[in-house]
Amino acid sequence: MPVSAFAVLGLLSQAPASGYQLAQLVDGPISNFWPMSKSNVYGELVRLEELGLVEASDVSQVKLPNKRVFHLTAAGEAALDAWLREPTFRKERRKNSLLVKMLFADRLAPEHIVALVEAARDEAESERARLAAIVDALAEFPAAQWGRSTALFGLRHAEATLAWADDMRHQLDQPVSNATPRRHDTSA
Amino acid sequence: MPVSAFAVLGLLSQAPASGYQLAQLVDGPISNFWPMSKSNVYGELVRLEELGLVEASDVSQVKLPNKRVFHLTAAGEAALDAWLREPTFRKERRKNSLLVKMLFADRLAPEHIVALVEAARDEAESERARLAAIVDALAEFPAAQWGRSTALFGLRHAEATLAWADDMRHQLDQPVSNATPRRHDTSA
DNA sequence: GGAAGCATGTAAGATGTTACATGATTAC
DNA sequence: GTAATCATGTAACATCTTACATGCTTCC
Repeated sequence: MPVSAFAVLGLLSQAPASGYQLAQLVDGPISNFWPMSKSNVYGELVRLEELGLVEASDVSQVKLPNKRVFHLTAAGEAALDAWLREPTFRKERRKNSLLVKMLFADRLAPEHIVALVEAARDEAESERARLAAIVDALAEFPAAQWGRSTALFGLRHAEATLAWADDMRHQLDQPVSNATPRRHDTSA
Repeated sequence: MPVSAFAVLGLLSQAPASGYQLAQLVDGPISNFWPMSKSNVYGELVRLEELGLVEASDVSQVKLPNKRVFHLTAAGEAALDAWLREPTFRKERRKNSLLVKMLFADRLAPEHIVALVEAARDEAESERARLAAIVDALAEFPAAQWGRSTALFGLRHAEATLAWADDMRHQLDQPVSNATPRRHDTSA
């Protein structure tokens, strides 16, 4: 089962919800580290229902369309908890196209490399500010401690990108000395 | 075009290569931030050839199977450079199942949360050591400066995960005071 | 004789996205 | 009247993965 399935289980464990409500919930805090589309949510619900991990109750509404409100079954709770307990996330290789660009940066004029680094810096800085505010605001709500910890993770990593951007600035300021020995100086 | 296509273009820009050779190259440094499978490589080569961004030369070999060695066309070089110059990588949302688990950590016994954090810490520490060695080793090779910068990025982020794990240790050491005021104290 | 390396791919499926389709009610 | 919200989905496509298939040569 994909992580997305467990993400849906996790959200439903906090409160029963319809597909529509879930589709809104996945745009909440969880979207910071596990983005999902609406179709994806509906798809996972079909899977989870077939597996007996969730069940739906039909809820009739007068002025609004009826809806199916999903809740975890005992099997669903067990599956969620079993997954949460596994400390296995190693295989998740992060993809980062900024670094692909950096790897081939010797094709670029210095000004373009600078632009790349500055764009990364700008984005990291606004992330840092956004997450610092969240971490700060949640500090006084003990019930939000785990949500806060995910924001803190993002904050630390935004800081890491800023630190790296500063490293790069220094490296770009004092361009590599061409006098350093190489094995073959074929080019130039 | 997916980033994978540009990754292949980038590798070919450094030296012409056969599909087989590329399939080995993608397991090199680039796999740290853009993992690709062998089939993926062959698939991208088909696409790039159809688009006229790469061309193949048939190379006959005596004791080994013949091969098709790919190289960039002028259009391929232009496409690669145009992509490298764009400072657009924002949309790339990082997925992180560790954080999904943390978000629902209130379902876990403290010992399991500790295990999760420690597993993340251990992995980050070995990443840190591995990347620090690379960053160090490449320092004396100016030609490797951009490859080094990608390792440095990884290093800074490994350090960030370690810093976060320490944050979490402190948080777990002194569990949240239940006395802090809440709006409704429905539970407990 | 068997494993490992060289070399090229196909086929099936998992995962996920965007856009499309429908239809009622409510707020402006 | 028109846009937004509630509500549920489908269809087509993009991306990528794993496993399978083939066949020759070299090394042990």
